[in-house]
Parts: sequence; C-alpha cells; structure tokens
Amino acid sequence: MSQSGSNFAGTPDSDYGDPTNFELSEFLKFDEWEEDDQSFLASGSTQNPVYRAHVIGEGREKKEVKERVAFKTKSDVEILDDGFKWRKYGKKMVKNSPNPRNYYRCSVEGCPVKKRIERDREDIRYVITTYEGIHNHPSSS
DNA sequence: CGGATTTGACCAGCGC
DNA sequence: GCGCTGGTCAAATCCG
Repeated sequence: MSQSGSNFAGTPDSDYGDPTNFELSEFLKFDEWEEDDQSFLASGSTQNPVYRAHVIGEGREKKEVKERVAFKTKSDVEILDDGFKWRKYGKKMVKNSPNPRNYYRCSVEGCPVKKRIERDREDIRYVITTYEGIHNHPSSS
C-alpha cells in the first residue's frame, strides 16, 4: 500500500463517499472523553474530520495518557486497511444498536493499540472507527 | 502448519 | 445488593 501520511484512513479515494460529511457531536457523548482537545476537527493533517481525545489518568506516581481517535466513514465494509494488522478479539451487541460492535487489536506484540469498529445506529451505511492508544511498532508499509 | 477468526462465557464497573 | 452494560479472554474452528 502506498501510505504517505500517518493517518488512519488508508485509501483517500472517493471509495468511501463523503468522509467530510458527518457530525462529531454524537461522539462527544459517546463516552465521557476528556476533551483535552477541543479541536475535534481535523487539525490540518487529515482530510477527514477526526475527534481526538487525550485521556489523562491521574495516578500516584504514574501518569497514563491515552489517545483516542474516532471518525465516521461511509463505507460498505468495516475493515478499512490502515496499514496495520488487526486481530479481532471480540464481538458485542450494543443494546441501542441492532448492529454488533467489533473489537480489534494490533497483531503486533507490544502495540497497546485497540480498534473499535461499530456501525452507525441510524445509518448503517456509516461506519464508526475508534482507535485507542499509540502504535509501538513501525507501520507495515 | 500457522495464524486468524468465531462465539460464548466471565469479569468488572456503575447505577439504582 | 442486584442488575445491567460493556469489555476482555479463551477454546475451537476455518482459511490460506
């Protein structure tokens, strides 16, 4: 694959329709994310609006910083190739959604990166992809 | 043969 | 205290 950026969206082709046409408003209440970043709109890097949330856990002597990135994309398949290998480790059905939620994890050992894929509750033609963590391994490409 | 994928069950946290 | 949801892991299976 020809990856030129560090974005998650692999193919910027118009295969996915309008990736710039969606609302992040629902993502905010998706969970109580620490809005450390109010720039849920692409900070000039991706062409797709991405919501970034840095969760800072206060420990006694250790600080935990996790980065979550969520974006909705219009695609028929939920398996978008981002250049990394993912291994599905669970499927769950959300009560508010007739669609199941898939849990993926980086195949690379040492990569605490988790990927959550779920279909939109109102528009099944949209796919919500949520990345959690930062990659520890160089990309495949 | 190796690795990935499947479903079910289990566990934990939170709410009421 | 119990129930519920969500999340994770594990064994078995299937595919390439």
